[in-house]
Amino acid sequence: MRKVISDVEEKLRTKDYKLTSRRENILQVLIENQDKHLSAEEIYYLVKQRTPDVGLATVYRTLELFSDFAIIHSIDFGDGRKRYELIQAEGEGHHHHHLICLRCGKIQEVTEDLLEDLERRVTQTYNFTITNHQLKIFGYCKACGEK
Amino acid sequence: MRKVISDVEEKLRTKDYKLTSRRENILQVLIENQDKHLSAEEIYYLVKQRTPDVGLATVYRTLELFSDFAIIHSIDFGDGRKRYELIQAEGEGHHHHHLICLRCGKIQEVTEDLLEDLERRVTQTYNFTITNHQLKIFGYCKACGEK
DNA sequence: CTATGTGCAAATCCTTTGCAATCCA
DNA sequence: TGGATTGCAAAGGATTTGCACATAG
Repeated sequence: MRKVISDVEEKLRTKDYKLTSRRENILQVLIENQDKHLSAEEIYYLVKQRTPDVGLATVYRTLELFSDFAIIHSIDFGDGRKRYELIQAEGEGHHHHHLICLRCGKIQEVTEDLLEDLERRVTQTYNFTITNHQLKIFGYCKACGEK
Repeated sequence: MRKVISDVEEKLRTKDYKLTSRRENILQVLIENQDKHLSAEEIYYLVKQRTPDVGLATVYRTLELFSDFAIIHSIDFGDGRKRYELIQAEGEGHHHHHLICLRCGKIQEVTEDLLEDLERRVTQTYNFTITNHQLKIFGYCKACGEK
């Protein structure tokens, strides 16, 4: 956790941005809820619990800043708001996918990647330089599928 | 084209909805711009060219109706608005993926699917019943990558 | 001290909704 | 005729922005 925070601090400093205490609070919430896919407002409320005078605008501004620095990225699961995810350090489950249940809305992560073949093919066939990808799989989770 | 339209008409009729002339206009625009990933507002302007008294709300309502009937589906390319795509008839390029250029914003389609293996694995490992999937690949297109 | 960061409220953008008028079976 | 459909304007929800104040280096 401290490692992640100091890494972020360093990243920001390369372009003269500071890791202020506000930003650190937000980062902590992101770290503590890695698996939760929080929305801006959810992050706001969690930060507010420890620092009640934070503003929603700051949360949005910080999330944008973190996105610019590839510290987080946003995903849209189709519920009309962006959700945010920490980007893992290289080699630590870098890529993963999401299973989205159309009935109960639960989101499960698939940790294997399994797209290397496809990526290789795309790179060759389309001369496209891949930096990232995002796979959403829609359907019914175990619990809902059994009904 | 006529085939697609009458198919849609039939689909709607199964639940007592009509393919009104408004809805048909919107469907025509969707058919004529299959490859364009139009937003609601872009569709609205295109429909307005032939039928100037159409309302934006009708476009939204029709797009929702078409989504409910699995005639179209919406995708979010991260620009803050939904974009719509006709769903191809079974067996005709059903699944495809999108290459999104981070520099120029161009969106290219990859027509091969290549995810069967992964799907099989997900189905088995997670007991998840897949109905659909969506893969977005981010990076730089040929033109931008060469710069 | 100066530029950067922040809270608040207002503004903006996309989308949805209420309602009265219109249309079609 | 009666329920579905529509246009318009207003409402809604998420996000962004303007501005004056606070803060860090």
